[in-house]
Amino acid sequence: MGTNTTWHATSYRTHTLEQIQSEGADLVGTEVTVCGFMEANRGKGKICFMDLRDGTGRVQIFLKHGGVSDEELEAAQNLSRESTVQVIGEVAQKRPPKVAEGEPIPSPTYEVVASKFIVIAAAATPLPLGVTDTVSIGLDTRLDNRFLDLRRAHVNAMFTLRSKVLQYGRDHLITEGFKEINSPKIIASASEGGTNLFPMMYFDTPAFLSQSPQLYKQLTILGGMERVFEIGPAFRAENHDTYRHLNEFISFDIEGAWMNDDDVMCVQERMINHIWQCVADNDQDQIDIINHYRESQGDQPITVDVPSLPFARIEYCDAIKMIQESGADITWGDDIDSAHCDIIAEKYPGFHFLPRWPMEMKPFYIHHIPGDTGATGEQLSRGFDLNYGRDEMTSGGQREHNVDVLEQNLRNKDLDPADFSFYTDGFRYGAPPHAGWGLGVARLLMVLTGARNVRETVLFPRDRHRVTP
RNA sequence: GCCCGCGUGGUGUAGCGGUUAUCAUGAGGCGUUGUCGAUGCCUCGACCCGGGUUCGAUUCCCGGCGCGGGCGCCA
Repeated sequence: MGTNTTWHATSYRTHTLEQIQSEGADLVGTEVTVCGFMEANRGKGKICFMDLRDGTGRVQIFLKHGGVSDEELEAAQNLSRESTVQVIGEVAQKRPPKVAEGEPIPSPTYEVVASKFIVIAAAATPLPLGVTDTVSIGLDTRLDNRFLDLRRAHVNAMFTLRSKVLQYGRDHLITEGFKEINSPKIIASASEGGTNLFPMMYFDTPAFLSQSPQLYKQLTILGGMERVFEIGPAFRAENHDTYRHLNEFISFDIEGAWMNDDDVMCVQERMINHIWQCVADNDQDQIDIINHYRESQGDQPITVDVPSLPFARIEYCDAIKMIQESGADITWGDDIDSAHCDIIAEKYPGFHFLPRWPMEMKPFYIHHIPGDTGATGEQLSRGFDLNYGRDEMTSGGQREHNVDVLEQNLRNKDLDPADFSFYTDGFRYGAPPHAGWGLGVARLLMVLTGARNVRETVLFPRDRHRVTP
């Protein structure tokens, strides 16, 4: 956990379990009160050992005949796994475990010798999934019982890392002058067209759940906010059913004035570089926990390789050429699908940008420079993607700030400018050139942690088949 | 939505036209033990649903439901 965290005593405990270990040498002989989940208990008769776990660490509790009442000892010995308990006792140095001949003697650890033992809430048996069991568990079973799944060390580490990634990303953007905003999630009309929206009733008015903060973050730039970011939900009523799609996801968005697509690509690579560097510097303990689990499953360990700057940039025209040269069937104007991404990723492992997509393929709000054309003479845009392997992380670009062009772009997409007046009106009174991007947080976490399904990196994922828990 | 595969104790699996349905983990009991992947002995617990073929279906066929993988689309 964070090195700067101050764990104040609470009504239920004087110390966290991590404190018992890290401050153990000074605490020996001191009476403490600790709480936690009972991970395992050993021993019958006159003694009982208990592995206690809280959100910070683990400590062994030692109960013995005479040290606690007979009733307390029996309760401890008969307690079911994952029950919550409160223990009052003295910190003591643990007797070292037996080690094989020639093995190094481990550094001292600490335990609590109980004088009082209280069961707070007993766990029912059997558990729907074993928190410490080595058997693998199906994703569906895990998600149905996420409250228990989260108690597993590597799952907990995953979401600890997720919190860190958001924190480091946020910290970095603030150093570059970005301000955090919140845009509405209940909207009257589609923000981009294209994807399907979830309809809802807003009192007596039909409305939708927002698919993107796009138009609203642009309005804040028109409002002189200079640089903004938002970390918030986006909703898409698409029938996709893959390892990387959800119908509700957290989008990490930025928008900045007086910037073009190249400028915000630089912001993005600096931010990702910062996140990776911070994780490498501060959170190797969480990576180790994940690797410990991966090892038990026969998976290769993950390493936090800080990506160097700048990331590769492969313009759309060059990407098409590269794919064609590899023998795949693609023509200028086609989308670059997953199999094509594999071809690019072979030459560019790691993060890489794909800038300068055909204007035809990009949304109406993307900027283009007239006459900036591609291999076939078609108009290029200032839109880009960021990919890693076969997965798209980001979509972004410079935005159109000329209201006449913007309205023409709408008409070109068979959209009626009148439907977007709440947005286009913002461009009639002076508009700075601006650019931005949206990053899929769960997908970024997949790259960092080696997860093969976004559902691993989302607490309570929402897909076509799941709205609970 | 399309293509492919799979549904066996609480969890994860093996297997088969007639079995006492395998193993691990777990749960319950007794014993031993400053244990720490505790340990020894005993016990408990399962073939997704509906229809069909068959003397007999958990096994084969059809349908449903659920899950996993791939694709499209996207972040």
